[in-house]
Amino acid sequence: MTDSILFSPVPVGRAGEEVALQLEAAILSEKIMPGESLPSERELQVQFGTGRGVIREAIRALKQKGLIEIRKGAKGGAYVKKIEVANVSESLGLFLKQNRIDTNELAEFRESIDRTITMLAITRGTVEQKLELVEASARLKTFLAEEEPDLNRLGELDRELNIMLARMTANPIFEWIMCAMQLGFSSHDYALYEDAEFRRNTIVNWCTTAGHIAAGDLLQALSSIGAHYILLRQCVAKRQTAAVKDQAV
Amino acid sequence: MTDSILFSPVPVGRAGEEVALQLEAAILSEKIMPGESLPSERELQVQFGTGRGVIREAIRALKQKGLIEIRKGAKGGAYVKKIEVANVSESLGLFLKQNRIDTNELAEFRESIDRTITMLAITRGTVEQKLELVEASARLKTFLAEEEPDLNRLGELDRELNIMLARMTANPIFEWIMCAMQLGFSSHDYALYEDAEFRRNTIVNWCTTAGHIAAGDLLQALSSIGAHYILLRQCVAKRQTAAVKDQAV
DNA sequence: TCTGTAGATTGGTCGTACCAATACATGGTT
DNA sequence: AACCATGTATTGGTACGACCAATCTACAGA
Repeated sequence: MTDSILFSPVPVGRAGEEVALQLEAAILSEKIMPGESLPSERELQVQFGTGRGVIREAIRALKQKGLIEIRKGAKGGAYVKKIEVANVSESLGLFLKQNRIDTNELAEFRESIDRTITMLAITRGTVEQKLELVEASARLKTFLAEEEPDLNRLGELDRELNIMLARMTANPIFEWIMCAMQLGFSSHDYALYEDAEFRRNTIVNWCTTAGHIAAGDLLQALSSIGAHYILLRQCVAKRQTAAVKDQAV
Repeated sequence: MTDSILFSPVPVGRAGEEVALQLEAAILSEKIMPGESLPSERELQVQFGTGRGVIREAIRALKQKGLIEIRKGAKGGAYVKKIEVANVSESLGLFLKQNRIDTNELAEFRESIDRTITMLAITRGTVEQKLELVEASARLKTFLAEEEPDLNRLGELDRELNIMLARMTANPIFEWIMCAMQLGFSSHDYALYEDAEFRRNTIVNWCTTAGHIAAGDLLQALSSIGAHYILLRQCVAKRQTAAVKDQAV
């Protein structure tokens, strides 16, 4: 980082915003590559011709965006890092939480994605991946016997299955989208699994789905996917009527 | 906001993080509803038993997340607001931008989404929306005659069309996914539009697509969508070979 | 009644000082 | 010569105090 005139001084008013924008631009345009670090706060302070507080707030914003990682001590500073899925997931999660997305709308979206993923997974998934999918779904069956299973653990496995399937598309975008959705909406899924019947049917359905995918049977796999979302919608409807009844009492 | 013991003082170390977490928790748990405002910085400073800089940085982080909006002056402060799509779109856009998605992978994803959106749009879009879609696509035609059209403007219209279509699904998730993709990849699209032939074919294809959607002709609409992505892939391939040739020279 | 001005409130900025963590060099010990 | 300990410089984290700028409110005057 030997930049003499990389950043231009900022006048007044929304200085913090300006600084953040300039730093972000420098990062995104790869003037500063991942792994490198921005100048120290005290140096930026003079480069921008502003107070240190302004710099700190800008840095904070970038950190929040997931663009940088901050280390203390000598050779510390703001290191540019690659954005992780977790960032977009958190953002998505907050959005979904505040906007109380209707479960049916979410199901609709997931179903459409799942169908595409299934098609691609059958076409492109390797034999090893398909085998792993079957094994992972088989592990779900251990939850069938238990009276009061660990729902967190179950949700975890379910999430892994979804992501595993998405990875088989050999297109990272599907994997990211799936990760984001899973992370952003895990709480909902857990709640559904409280229903023993839904739990049982879904687990069984996962296994048949995995089998069809491994066998390369596209049509039957899609049918299974459809069946999953029928189950899901039924369960949601059941819970909603139950909730209404609770409210009435 | 008459909270005497809402927030607890923080000791030392990562005070800023702690403050941000507590404030965020208060917002998400709806102790402070959208429209209300947090206490002033100076008051928070007292409640948390910390310096004002810490408060400001925490506030900044929340603002970045899109949880609050800041107003100056008397009766100013940090007002809780509903998170907008733009926030999650920006987050996803940054992520996509940094991960240099392969254009073909992106096209694959977009095509799958577009097909679903088209189906839903035909089923659920109102007559007015369909009419608007046709009109908007017709406006694209003005770019056909021009020798050196304003590519930014063209990209803008294209983006609007895509989002308009997504909105017709009556499912907000499709809308914000589309927004995010548009934001994250506008630069890509613009570059493609530099090719006059691609520009012409795409514009014409948009119009026929809109027509089929308005007419409720699902199969033909899907064919048009497919045609769009054939054009896109051809153009990408052409540019790539051209780039290779440039490199050789 | 209307208007404009003064004051109060609140975010935005600056500057300094100090603390805490970390990396690195220096020097002493084995 | 190799190794360990201690000191020192660098850098983020916090605090305090002051002032500016924008905004709202209320009061006084026309």
